Amino acid sequence: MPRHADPALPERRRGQILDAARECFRERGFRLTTIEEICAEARISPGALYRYFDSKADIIAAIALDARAEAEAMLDRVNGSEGLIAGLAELARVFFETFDGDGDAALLADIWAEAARDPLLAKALQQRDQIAAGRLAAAIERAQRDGSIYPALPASESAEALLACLEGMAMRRALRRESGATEAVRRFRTFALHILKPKR
Amino acid sequence: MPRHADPALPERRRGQILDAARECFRERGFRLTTIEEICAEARISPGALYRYFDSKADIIAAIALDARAEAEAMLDRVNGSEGLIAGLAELARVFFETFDGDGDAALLADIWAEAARDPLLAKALQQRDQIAAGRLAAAIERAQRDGSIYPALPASESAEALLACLEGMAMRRALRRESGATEAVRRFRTFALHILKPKR
DNA sequence: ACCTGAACACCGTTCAAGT
DNA sequence: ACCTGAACACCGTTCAAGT
Repeated sequence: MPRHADPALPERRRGQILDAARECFRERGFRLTTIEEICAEARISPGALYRYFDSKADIIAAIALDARAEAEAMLDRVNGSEGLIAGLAELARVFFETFDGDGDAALLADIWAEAARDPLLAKALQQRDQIAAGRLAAAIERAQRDGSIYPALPASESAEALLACLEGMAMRRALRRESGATEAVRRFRTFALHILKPKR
Repeated sequence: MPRHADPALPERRRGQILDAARECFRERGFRLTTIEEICAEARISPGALYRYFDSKADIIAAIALDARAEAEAMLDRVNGSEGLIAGLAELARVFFETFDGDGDAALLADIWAEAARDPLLAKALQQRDQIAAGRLAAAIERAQRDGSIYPALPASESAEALLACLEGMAMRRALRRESGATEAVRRFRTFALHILKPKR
């Protein structure tokens, strides 16, 4: 008898469920979507879902960590990009577009609300965030050594402020149901200019 | 027959329920506290509670609006205070202390998550926020005219960035379960300095 | 090994009955 | 007019039974 009929099945099922959940959360938010709806969307039974996830909260936790992994990848691109400011603007564009006023913005708030209550999720997100902030700080330091920006502020502090502003702006956009990222990107860019003070 | 045995009763009951709810939310968050727990804390029955609030969401909406009203009052003090930067630092201190890492920080996230889904709450908060941002912008403009800060950025844009950063930092503090506001206040202050560039 | 779906427990909300 | 608390509806989670 075969130990695993299909070794890739668990991963596939998880993806299937997460996709369905993301779709549902985007439409109705975490609180208002039911497990039954996720199951219908994923074409799976409740019993099967609970084989792959411990709870409803566990599902949004997985989504949150996925999103953070994407953010890290984005920051890698910032680090590799030509201009620091241009890279940051690009980061902001992707971030604002991902968490757009229409649907996903609420997802961001859901994630935070969940993290504020779930110490395990908070810790996991925090670790991811530390990595992200570290990469941004590294990019800033590099630019400072290049001499292309003004080295007044500690890099880690600048990175922290930039991320706080990015997330704060995303929240405020969500509240206003803003969509269309270009104006917000411009604002974030001028903001970054004032924090980082590029020399030319 | 008396029309109202006690005309002040409705307001008293609402306050009684809101106090109880705040206490419960602080301890276990919005999702995890039950109506029954709020009722026990407020010494009232479920039926009576629903006479004064339409739903559980309606309760957190009322709490959120109360908090915003407080924020407005704080901004008035900023506007009246001696130095703009000192006023902002004071604002940050109160804000960070109110939404501290221990308990109330999660409340902030709960409010946002609820607002992201409830258009009526979103609109109400947005109106309050517009007033707050307007007052901050007015304070900035005044300082610009005084000549005490550098008038490079449009005041409304600076106000927006400052509030976004303040809220973003509060969120990040909540994630890290930080308590003790002084370090965060210092960070926000340097940040404000770089945005506003006071001349002395 | 993996899945189904009925059953269970819990909680937001309502409402008939009381004062 | 205001309140009580039992009853209802709904939803997250479990588990016995199937393949």
